[in-house]
Amino acid sequence: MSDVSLKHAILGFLELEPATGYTLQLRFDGSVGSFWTATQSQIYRELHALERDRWVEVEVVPQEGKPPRKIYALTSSGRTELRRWLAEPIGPTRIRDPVLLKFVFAAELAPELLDAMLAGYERALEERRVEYRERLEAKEIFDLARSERERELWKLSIENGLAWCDAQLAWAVRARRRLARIPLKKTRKKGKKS
Amino acid sequence: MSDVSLKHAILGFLELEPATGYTLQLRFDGSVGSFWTATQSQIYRELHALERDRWVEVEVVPQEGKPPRKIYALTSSGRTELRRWLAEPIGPTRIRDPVLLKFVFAAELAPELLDAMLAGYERALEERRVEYRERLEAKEIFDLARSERERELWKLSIENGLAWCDAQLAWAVRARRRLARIPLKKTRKKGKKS
DNA sequence: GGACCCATGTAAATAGTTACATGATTGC
DNA sequence: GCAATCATGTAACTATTTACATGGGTCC
Repeated sequence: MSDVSLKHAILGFLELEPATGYTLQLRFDGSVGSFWTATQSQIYRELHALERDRWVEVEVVPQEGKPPRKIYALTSSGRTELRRWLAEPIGPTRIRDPVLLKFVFAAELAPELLDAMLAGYERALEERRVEYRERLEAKEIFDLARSERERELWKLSIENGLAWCDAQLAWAVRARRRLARIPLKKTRKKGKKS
Repeated sequence: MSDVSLKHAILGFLELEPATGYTLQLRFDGSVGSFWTATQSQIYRELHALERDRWVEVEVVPQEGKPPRKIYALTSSGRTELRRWLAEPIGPTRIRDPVLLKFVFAAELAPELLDAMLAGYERALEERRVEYRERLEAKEIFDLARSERERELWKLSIENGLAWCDAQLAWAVRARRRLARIPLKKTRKKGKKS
């Protein structure tokens, strides 16, 4: 029960206001999407688990024709659990980055291919930076905030993503420069020894 | 079959030299550990799967008393698969960071607690930076490299981790400063309206 | 005698992704 | 008529973590 973040993220959103699984999904995509994602299957599964554990409770609002809206809200023990989780200390994340994994094994790849891959990586990072910048400007996200402090936290979380992009971009540029500098030995698979 | 990185990381290590599950684990911890981890359960399971798919083959070296060493090596189709994976383009990773998740929900947390948490985060990041720096100096990692180019790739991968630490540290410092600046409203849960 | 290294694994739980299935309403 | 939005979910698979189990050898 140490970190288990998805459960607690849901509790966190429900503290802001009660919501359905569907709107929770929109929250994930729209606000914490830059550093945490969740699919609907996950959200519905976790909501059921949270209900079983009495951390949330559900109010079913029937609708004609449509499936009923199930509005989930925090219970008091859910609120307690959220606070407990928030106060828990946390160490830096072990990042898990397939880009770097591919990179370390890329020695055998043709230099032009690797360079092109890094160039593509740069382009993708730039696009993502734009996306994050737009998110910083997006009023509708910050409207939910209940205080200046909360708004600042949300901004900072997006700025973190921006800082990540910048760091990665700078790294990619440096990597390309350094790799370009290395003299290429002609590969002679079956040549004689010098 | 698009990315599935663990399988390919194992193929990548085995291309450097044949190895047992145990030594693969040491490689993971010792060289790519800063951006990819694997537990022994995962490694042994994947080795079995790779063997089933004929991407690796095993030579069993019996030992007296001890369990036999199972030395895994790439097959030629494994080598082909590794090359295919390497040449595949890749987009930037979706980072998934519990630290930030906690951070966005921390508005209700007492300001001193949040500040202390960020201070702790800074300390942990500094420790990790030292760890990465040591890794950059570690000869035994780079001895396996087969070329100047490969050595450079490995260095750059560690430098990426270092850059991440630096970016996170700078962010944490900024976050604390910005949060300290916000005037605190006294919370009056049951006070009368002004 | 106990801890750590080498070396193998299994079991079970949790977390995450992808694909499928239903069905009304609204806008192009 | 088709796609998107609102709203629910299930099934199957893949990935990851944690804990357990075995057993000799070496070092303090």
